[in-house]
Amino acid sequence: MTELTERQKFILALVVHEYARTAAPVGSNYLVNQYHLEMSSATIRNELAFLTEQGYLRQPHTSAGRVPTEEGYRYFVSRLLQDTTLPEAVRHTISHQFYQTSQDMAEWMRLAASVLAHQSRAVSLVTAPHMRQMRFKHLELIATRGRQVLMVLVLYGGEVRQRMLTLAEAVSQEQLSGSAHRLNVELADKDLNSLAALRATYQGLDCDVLEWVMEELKGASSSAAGEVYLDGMTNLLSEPEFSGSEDARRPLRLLEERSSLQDLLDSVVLTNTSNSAGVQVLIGGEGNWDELRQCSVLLTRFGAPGLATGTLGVLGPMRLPYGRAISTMRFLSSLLSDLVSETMVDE
Amino acid sequence: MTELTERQKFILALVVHEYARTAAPVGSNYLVNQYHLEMSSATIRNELAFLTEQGYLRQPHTSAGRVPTEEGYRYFVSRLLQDTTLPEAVRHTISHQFYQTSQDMAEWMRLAASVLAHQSRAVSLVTAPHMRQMRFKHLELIATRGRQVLMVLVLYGGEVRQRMLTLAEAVSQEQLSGSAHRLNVELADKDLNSLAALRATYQGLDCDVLEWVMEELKGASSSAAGEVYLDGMTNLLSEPEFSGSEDARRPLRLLEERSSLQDLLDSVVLTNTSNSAGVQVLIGGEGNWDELRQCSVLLTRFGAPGLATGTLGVLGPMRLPYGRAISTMRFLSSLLSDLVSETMVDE
DNA sequence: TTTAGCACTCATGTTTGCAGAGTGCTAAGA
DNA sequence: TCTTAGCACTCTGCAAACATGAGTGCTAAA
Repeated sequence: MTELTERQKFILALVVHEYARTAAPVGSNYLVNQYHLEMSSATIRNELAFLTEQGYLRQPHTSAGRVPTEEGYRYFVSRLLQDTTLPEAVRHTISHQFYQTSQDMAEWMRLAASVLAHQSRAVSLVTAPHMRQMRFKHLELIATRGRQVLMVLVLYGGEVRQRMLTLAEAVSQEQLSGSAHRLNVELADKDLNSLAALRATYQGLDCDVLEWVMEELKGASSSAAGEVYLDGMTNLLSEPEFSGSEDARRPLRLLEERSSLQDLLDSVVLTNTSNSAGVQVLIGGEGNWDELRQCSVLLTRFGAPGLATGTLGVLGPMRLPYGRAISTMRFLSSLLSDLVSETMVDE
Repeated sequence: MTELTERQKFILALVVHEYARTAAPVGSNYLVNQYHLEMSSATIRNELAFLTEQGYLRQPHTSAGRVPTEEGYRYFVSRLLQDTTLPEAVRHTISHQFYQTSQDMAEWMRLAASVLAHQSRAVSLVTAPHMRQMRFKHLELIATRGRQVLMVLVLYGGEVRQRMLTLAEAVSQEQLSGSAHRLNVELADKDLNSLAALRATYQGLDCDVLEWVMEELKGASSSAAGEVYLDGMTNLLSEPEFSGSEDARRPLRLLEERSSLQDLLDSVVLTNTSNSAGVQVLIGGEGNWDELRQCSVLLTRFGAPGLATGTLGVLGPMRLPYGRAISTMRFLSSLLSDLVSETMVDE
């Protein structure tokens, strides 16, 4: 595969742009007129023919314009997409919105999803950051009716988990508070392994509660925990590639299946794909995702690397506005990372 | 408007059923063959003509079959829909699923949404029950970095709210615990009004925290609080009424706008519409919802009436499987009511 | 009151033809 | 060697013309 000339790169970029905008195959004459190019359509035709031969473009049929292939998009993303930054005004507006909402993680995630969906004109996926290694911070046990007890568990990082427990026998609030107090003193700052080591130390109520704490900790540290914030579904519906057959809507079905969605989000970093400075780009499912054969997915992480990270994602047709989507993701990622680290419970 | 004969009711019901199944105008011959009726198609035609004249049916065009009108659906729901109950086997399966999941409200809501979406083949909407009158139960203050403090507020009813506070100046964990302890003792069981009355009693840190507690209580009691669990969006996409023009997808857009969605759910009980034993039926937006002109919405509440209630909803095309959807809602409502009251924090 | 028969209507599907967009190729010009 | 004007060719999209058939309303007889 020979290196492309500057002009060929330029034309490839134009085709990608134009196709993203119009969703219609782009022809040589059209390009010349639209961009007032300094060359004739015949020249463009020659270059288009070359790019087609190289596998970056294809023709839906003999006398149609060109459409980028998967390879074309990959080339575009990895080599032609210059590092665009969001305009200052946009950046300002976005961060303003974030600082205006209450300091609530769920609210931030919703806002991030909304902004990302708007900017990318596709579906956005956001998961709240969560700690890689969960550590116990504080426990609260609250008696309710009969043998039911509400357990509120605060973890380092500010995550709060609640759960209803059913005890073997009714226990008074005093006993519960006592148990909680003992455990709070002795479990503080411990991680799952350390807790497991301590298990033998306890008996009776304390032991049961410790079991539940560990269970909850385990649940919290599994990546499937936590909600996925979705926005912009309707963006996809207006796109022609999703209004066709039943088959065309498989990506949308994927979004409704929590488990598949989680798998997809988990594939960040694992898969090593076209990487555009921190943002991973999966084009056409990359062989692993049959449902996404027609789609592109952008993924990136935010938060404190290695400590507590969340995910930002975009799912849309292959003719995504990559530039804008990626720069928005980068910006949101750093913005959220700041917000999160500011409000994170100290070590 | 004259009373319909039994046969006319029967035929109207058949048309509603058949149209719900096939989404195609139903004709006289088709009905006779499909249901092996003991009369000729001409007889059916006469009845169809009558029902059309009465406004219960209409013809898309001269030589097409009949389609129910809004009035037709209303008549069907309010007078022809016999009280169907979900088959025992289905009921068993569903409740089994509920008792298998962890006793976690969010998990239950998700499951309810999933079940309801499946059964109704439409979009389901579920909101967690929340107390009408919020009452303070327990408060926890946890120091984090600098002047940031995590406040965990437990309310009667088992609702837990968390929020990050920014204090005027850094305060030690001891001071925070002291403040929390004082407030816990004195605020226990108080509602928003009682708290407001106590405000003057406090000063310094305690006073600030009380302010925040009140703010949070206020937020919690507004109906906009809490998430809306959605499921089954893709069900709608396969329906022909939503695959047409951009306009046909307005109901789907509605689902992405939190505020409109909330308004819709809030309209339970307020609007007095075709009411099928506890389940409200809004057909064609009932004049208030322009976006829903082509849709039907079913709404019902569950939980402890007057104390803590959540909402179950279904949104779909007018040709909803009303029988199944409504009986599923009734069943889920009573199931969830039981679950909720079992695990609710005592009075 | 029911129903067979019939004329009528109108959406749907198919064929046909045409205009237009876009191509590749060739040969002339820079 | 690269560019470009010119041209023949291909294929889609669209519209008109036409046949098909589903479904109706009406009438008249059972």
